[in-house]
Amino acid sequence: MGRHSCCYKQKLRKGLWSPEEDEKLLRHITKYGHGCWSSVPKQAGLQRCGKSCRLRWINYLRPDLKRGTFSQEEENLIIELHAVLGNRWSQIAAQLPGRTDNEIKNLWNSCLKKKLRQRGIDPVTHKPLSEVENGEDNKSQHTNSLDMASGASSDLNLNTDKPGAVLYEQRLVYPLEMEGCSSSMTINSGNNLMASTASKDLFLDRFPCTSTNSQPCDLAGHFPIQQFNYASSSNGRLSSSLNPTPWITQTGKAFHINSEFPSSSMSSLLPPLTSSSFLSSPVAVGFSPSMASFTANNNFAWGMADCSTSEKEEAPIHLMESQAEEVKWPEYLNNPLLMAAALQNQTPQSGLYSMEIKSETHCSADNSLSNSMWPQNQQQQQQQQQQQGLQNSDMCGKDIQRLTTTYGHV
DNA sequence: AACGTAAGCAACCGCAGTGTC
DNA sequence: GGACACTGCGGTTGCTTACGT
Repeated sequence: MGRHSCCYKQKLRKGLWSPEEDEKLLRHITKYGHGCWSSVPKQAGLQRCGKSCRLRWINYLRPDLKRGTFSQEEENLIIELHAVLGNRWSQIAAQLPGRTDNEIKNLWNSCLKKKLRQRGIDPVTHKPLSEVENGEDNKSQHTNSLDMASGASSDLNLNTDKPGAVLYEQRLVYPLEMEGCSSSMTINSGNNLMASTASKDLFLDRFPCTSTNSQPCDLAGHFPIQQFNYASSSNGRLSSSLNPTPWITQTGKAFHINSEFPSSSMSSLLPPLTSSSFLSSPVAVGFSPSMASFTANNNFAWGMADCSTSEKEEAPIHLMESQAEEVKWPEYLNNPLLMAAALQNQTPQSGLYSMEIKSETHCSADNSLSNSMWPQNQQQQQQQQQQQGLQNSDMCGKDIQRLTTTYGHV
């Protein structure tokens, strides 16, 4: 590993972070937010470059991270998302609350690729290895035909309103390990995304076609969960303007979790939208409970330290009137053990993802929630900071900014 | 016990996108 | 419009640990 040029010039530290450095960074960001990363190390008293601080925070210190081994459902989801998104780890990570792109990338490279190969699936193309080995000619031929069908565009096109524009093709059914699962999302080489009819409804709801002229909210009342638009990036990267944003139905329409796409499939770790748990405000979608708690909980101030008042006011935290019956914030806030247990075992059915955010006061009232999810030393630090009266810092995270950008005023 | 290898993890590098001046 | 700084992302590398011989 080389050294950053900036690190070299300033003789900054590199390599593993010491607990003391972690504490400094954590304390600084907790108190002031990160603001401009380049200024963080100086302000925090660290001999690191801002880039290194950012990485450390994102991949390790962020309190909403879910540490530990990946569940089978998470692994399956990663495989499916990888089939759709390729090596867009940040996009994949966006669908797995509490997981970092780095973590997922490591898992993929060290574990999942091997697993797929063992199952006879090429981890790059997600096609059967035998087919990959045999069919280079077929592949190019096939791709060409798809390009023609899709108007020679690599855009994701699932618009059923346009006859002939939809590409559905059964290419590969993942041998998912969960019982009863027959997920049938299919992927072809290249950037053409297809979904089999079995998962079509789900997929259309999950990933409403951006087509060529997508709007942030379509006429059917969907919000974007993910705007796929491969054509927008010539080098295969997604433009940052296409940050993952959740699609939910504006009217409370549930995602189609059809019988052929059960819990272990792609939907498994995404927010379930049942009529009882659905939030008319998009704010809760895309937030894990922990994230939501920290976002609403003023104990932490990561994010833009200089969030303006107007941004705060415009942040679409329009808290829902009571609709979710299954889970109530106060129940979890008042019972950190319950919350911790729920987080450990969270499933779509748990309703946690769509847990309503009743009010900011609810979320800030109880510190035990966040404490329950922290390593011991971090809990202690946090308690100390709380004792020092560290409260009510700005909590305009970028998620909120993103939501604001996407939806404007709600 | 010593050594070699594989696996997993954490961090760095380089590039691209974006915003600001 | 160009230069620069900042940020985010994906690829890659190096270290540590576990495991096998």
